Amino acid sequence: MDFIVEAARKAIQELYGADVPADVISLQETRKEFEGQVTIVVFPIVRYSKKNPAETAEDIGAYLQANVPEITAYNVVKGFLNLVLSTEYFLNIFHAHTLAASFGEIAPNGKRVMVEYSSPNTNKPLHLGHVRNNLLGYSVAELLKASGYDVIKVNLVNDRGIHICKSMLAWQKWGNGETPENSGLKGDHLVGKYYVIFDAEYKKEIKTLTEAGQSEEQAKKAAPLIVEAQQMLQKWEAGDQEVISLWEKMNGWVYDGFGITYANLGVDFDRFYYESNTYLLGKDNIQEGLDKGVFFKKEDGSVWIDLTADGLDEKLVLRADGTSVYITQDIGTAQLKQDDYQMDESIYVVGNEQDYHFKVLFLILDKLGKPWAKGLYHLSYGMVDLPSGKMKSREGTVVDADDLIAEMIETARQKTEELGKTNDFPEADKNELYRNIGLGALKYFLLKVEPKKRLLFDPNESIDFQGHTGPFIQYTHARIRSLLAKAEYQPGAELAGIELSETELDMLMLLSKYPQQIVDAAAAHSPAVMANYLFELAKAFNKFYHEIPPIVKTEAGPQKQFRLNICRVTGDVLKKGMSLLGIVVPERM
RNA sequence: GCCUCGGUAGCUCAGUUGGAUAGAGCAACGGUUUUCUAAACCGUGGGUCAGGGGUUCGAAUCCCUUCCGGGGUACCA
Repeated sequence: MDFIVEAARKAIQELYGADVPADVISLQETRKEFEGQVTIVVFPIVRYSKKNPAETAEDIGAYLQANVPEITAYNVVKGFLNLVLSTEYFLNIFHAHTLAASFGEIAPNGKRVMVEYSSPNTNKPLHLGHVRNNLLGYSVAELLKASGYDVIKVNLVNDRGIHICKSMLAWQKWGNGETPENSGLKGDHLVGKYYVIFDAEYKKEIKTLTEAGQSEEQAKKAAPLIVEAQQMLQKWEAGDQEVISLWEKMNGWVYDGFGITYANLGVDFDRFYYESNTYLLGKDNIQEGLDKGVFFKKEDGSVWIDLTADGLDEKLVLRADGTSVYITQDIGTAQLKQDDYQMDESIYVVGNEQDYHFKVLFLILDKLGKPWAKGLYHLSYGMVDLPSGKMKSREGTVVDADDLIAEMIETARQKTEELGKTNDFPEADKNELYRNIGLGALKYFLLKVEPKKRLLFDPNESIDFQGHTGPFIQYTHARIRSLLAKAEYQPGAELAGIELSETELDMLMLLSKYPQQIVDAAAAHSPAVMANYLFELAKAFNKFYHEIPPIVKTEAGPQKQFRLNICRVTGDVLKKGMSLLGIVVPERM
């Protein structure tokens, strides 16, 4: 639409003798209730024309109609100049761009970006909050890839620490040699079970101690179980063979379990980092910061950074005993990742509870003089809440990822069979279809919401399959594929003699927006942008589908071919767009 | 207390660099199938954009302020 901006500037130049910057010409889509497709808001121009808005709009409208062939008519409503573009203009774009095989492909931009997501703890299975993280991370990575980046997906696994030792200790004490094999339990669930047992036993001990007269705080520190877990952690850090091999065994179970969940969610990674390898990193950077005068040492030997000038607080970066805190490792790990991949940008997909942490981390790296610090971005997303509030694993109010996936697939099976649409499908196809629909509903439900907003999930209300949902878009795609097959669609197009209905024009305009939607969604780190666009497109298509006479029975000719082309491109865009959300669209459903 | 993110229809959510009478879906009610898949389409009702003030020709959008909710503010991660 740049040509309209340029033409309008020229109009102002010739009519009023003013050379205005491009941003004075504010274009927007014409609202449905008025005639035209593009609207110029004339208010900002009035100061140059020295006339009232209506007269200014009239002047410019007349000029544009006379001098720009694509503009065939105009009308003025208040301060808005609505422009009517020619049918040929839209058809030309459709033929030259939208119909091309390369439509929606964006050239590489030569930049590399890392997306770190998932980053689970290895002491319990994944829940709905992790699902949101995984889907967001995966989708943002796909969107960046599609918009021209070289993308590296990374998973930084939190595989060590006191929480891991808790599961290990409980298993050692009460496990009786239980394994995934002999219990039939998925590995991550088995380990999670012992984490819960630890917590229950620990609480009992605290209760006993407080009843014996100790304060809550004392009891929490003195309980034999926690003491033992801490000893185990020390042994782990010392490389104790027995502890290490138990740790390896149990983490192995968890990885097997996570692998299944990841495969079910359809997410993947190019590189795994493990905190057991990175937790000692960062101390060099602390020294570097001391040398540069960015950090300072207190009398007790602890190292701090003063961020009060930036509106934050003083922040500890190394304990008095010389051991690391969370941010110490993160400084070191950021350096490691940068050394490994030399990326231009690095995105951390982490919940908004860590907003402050990342603000501090990025600020520190910047103060350390890391040139790549500007490219760091915290993709902060809101928590998934239940109607009762936050999910709490200790209170058993978590929505388990594996359970939820299974339920969604089961619901998809029931709904599909009620509709009786798959009676003639082979069994294997049915199962694949139910998976795709169930996961499509789940993924779309989670991704259509703007990441930074918190998300409400009611386990008692099943996720919809109708309306603004994944299955709606999947259905639209399946219907298109079926239609193209019945019509024996062949590529090819003619420009001449085509008439455009209002809905067809809507389709052309919507379709042409697709490449820009990829870029916008990637730049905003927001799969929701893409999700909402695809819904709008599918909705418009269904309207189009209902309005036109049955294509299959229409006689051959340019108009029929034109409509089939709309179908084909819409199907392609829905398929490609949904794949950027990690959603598979079926050929039939 | 301080910092930060939210608050839009009964519910779940869109709303672009500030633009026209704030839009969808669900739920409710009514209609559409001898026509390519009715997981669809068409229609009806439903709003103090949390409240107040300000900037502007124009504010859901920007600024100030109050209220409500989430998160953070650890020598936890």
